[in-house]
Amino acid sequence: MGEGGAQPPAAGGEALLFLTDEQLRKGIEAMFFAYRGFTADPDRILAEKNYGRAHHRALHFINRMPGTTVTNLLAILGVTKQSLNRVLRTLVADGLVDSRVGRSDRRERNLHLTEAGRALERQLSEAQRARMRAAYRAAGAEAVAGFRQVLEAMMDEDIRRQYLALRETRG
Amino acid sequence: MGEGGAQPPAAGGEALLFLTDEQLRKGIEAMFFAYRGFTADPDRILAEKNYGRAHHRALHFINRMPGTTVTNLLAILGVTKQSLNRVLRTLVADGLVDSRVGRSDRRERNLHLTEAGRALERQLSEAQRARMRAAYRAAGAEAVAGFRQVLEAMMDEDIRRQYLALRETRG
DNA sequence: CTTGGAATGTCAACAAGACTGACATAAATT
DNA sequence: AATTTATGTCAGTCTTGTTGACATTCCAAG
Repeated sequence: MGEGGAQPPAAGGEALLFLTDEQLRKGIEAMFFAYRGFTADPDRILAEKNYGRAHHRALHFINRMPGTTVTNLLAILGVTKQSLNRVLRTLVADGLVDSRVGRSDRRERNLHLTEAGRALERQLSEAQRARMRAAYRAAGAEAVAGFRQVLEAMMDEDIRRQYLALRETRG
Repeated sequence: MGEGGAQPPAAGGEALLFLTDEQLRKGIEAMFFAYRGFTADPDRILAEKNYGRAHHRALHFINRMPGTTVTNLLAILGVTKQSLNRVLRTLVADGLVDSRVGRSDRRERNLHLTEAGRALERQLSEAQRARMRAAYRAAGAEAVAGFRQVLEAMMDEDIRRQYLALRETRG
């Protein structure tokens, strides 16, 4: 904290953007605490079923991109294949994910959720969306737009590209 | 995905708040990807020094609340005291944190950063603030306000209280 | 004063989930 | 035929979370 500039600049071009270290620190803390809330509800459901967040993430993105390959999932999740493989192995063994040899390239595995997989994904997602919905409603439409803008600006370049590509897949 | 309502409602009271499942899912993904960016810079610094995120969190909040006790830190970080203790032990051993027996209640330990601790905290914080600053600048002042509103609404009740209490400590 | 309970902090052992490195297999490409 | 790519697996390590057991300190009731 407290490198320099404790006083806000005299409201320049970008309309009242006071970026004191304190403002930034509060943003950091808000992000930390909010992320806890963000994961709390799915975490409870996952714990009952002896899964973890890693399983949730896999289910989410397989649902979002049906037929995706392991390599692609790896890039999006940003973990090692060993780590992802451990998760996928259990999901396939438990009948939540279907891993089919690729048609055009038989080295690839195309991943799909089974009916049971979709059911769990829906349960997890609904819990998380319920909180997000409540937060959005409480904050209002303009706040939501700002929320999304800041989050996008906070992503790494290559990740933002992935995110925007995903946005276009649907709605 | 896709429980119900694919179509936005006809713009009711809260001014154009379209809460389709798809909108919510995008918010969820934005949160996931942005959090990665949020932690990426400090993570790199920590890795060099053989520390982890848990150390960063401890340094952050000890800096923020000098003289705080272990129990208080526990409540804020939301981990078990054993888990926190492991982290504190290494920070104290490495001379980054000073743990003094409480004056009024000698069961308590009052935690402070040493000069070295402040230096590392500053380094980590500056990396994280730099990204936050860039994101804030890119998104603009109104977006920042919305960002904070949504994050606050996403926190658990008791955590939000802690967060707001922290806000008042400074600026 | 003493004793018992509550609060606080520490140590030990374990699990999840990340990592690296080495290696195997199969399929596609050159 | 040789090389590259995609996937999966085994083994070992690290961080960070967990529980359980335990020591110390404080405070209040007897």
